[in-house]
Amino acid sequence: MVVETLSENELDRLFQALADSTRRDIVRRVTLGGYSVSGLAALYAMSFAAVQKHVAVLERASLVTKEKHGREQIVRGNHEGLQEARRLLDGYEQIWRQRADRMADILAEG
Amino acid sequence: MVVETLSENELDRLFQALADSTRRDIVRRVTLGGYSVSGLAALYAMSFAAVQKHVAVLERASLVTKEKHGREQIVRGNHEGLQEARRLLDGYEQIWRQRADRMADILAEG
DNA sequence: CTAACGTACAACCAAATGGTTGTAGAAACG
DNA sequence: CGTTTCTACAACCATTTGGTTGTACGTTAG
Repeated sequence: MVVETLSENELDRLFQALADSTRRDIVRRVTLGGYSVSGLAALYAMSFAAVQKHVAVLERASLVTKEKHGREQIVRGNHEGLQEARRLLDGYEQIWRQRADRMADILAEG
Repeated sequence: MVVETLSENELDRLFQALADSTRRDIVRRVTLGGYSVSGLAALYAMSFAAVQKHVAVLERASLVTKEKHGREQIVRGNHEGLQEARRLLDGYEQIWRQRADRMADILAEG
């Protein structure tokens, strides 16, 4: 498995992209199956251009990919992006665990 | 264990809070051990007030807690907040897995 | 060919963000 | 006591964000 660590800027974009409920909903939907941009746009109470921008944000964050298919652009979930986010949070979790372990050691010594 | 699901707004705040490298660094540091606000401020090339705002953002996102101790305010990592974020991403992961399983089924049927 | 559809992108706007400086209060120190 | 330290918060500023409308262009349908 290729484990490339993301730059801080890439992480910024990743979490920034997830920090909007419409975009999280898009991620959920396109992970289950491909949607055209206009297909997505039909789902939300906002303009086509607004949804288009949300998709662009997700694409820049590597959470989603677009694939041209005729005159449509099919949006699909990108597993890699999500895994990166999970990986970072798992890292925090480990830091926490190590800290808890040290606490236990200290209590045991005391 | 108390598993309360966060509202969309709370998730917005959570991921928004993680979408800044300074704040991610603060989370890492205060998870390893408590820091006063000025102790944190000393670590970054920005004003005390700026760091104070970052801590406030993290606090509103439940990623960090503050505890008054004399004239200092000790900042500590809040495990619950991080777990919520991980939980959501794990949810996406499961959606992906289910999709992959269905794909495998379809291929097997074919 | 012409009309409709799907997309891209620019221009604009209000609100939020990330930073600054300055002021003020509460706690500790000499 | 007076002074320093730590914190909080307001006011301000530039940039980004999330939305809008309008225009333009390639692709499909009739």
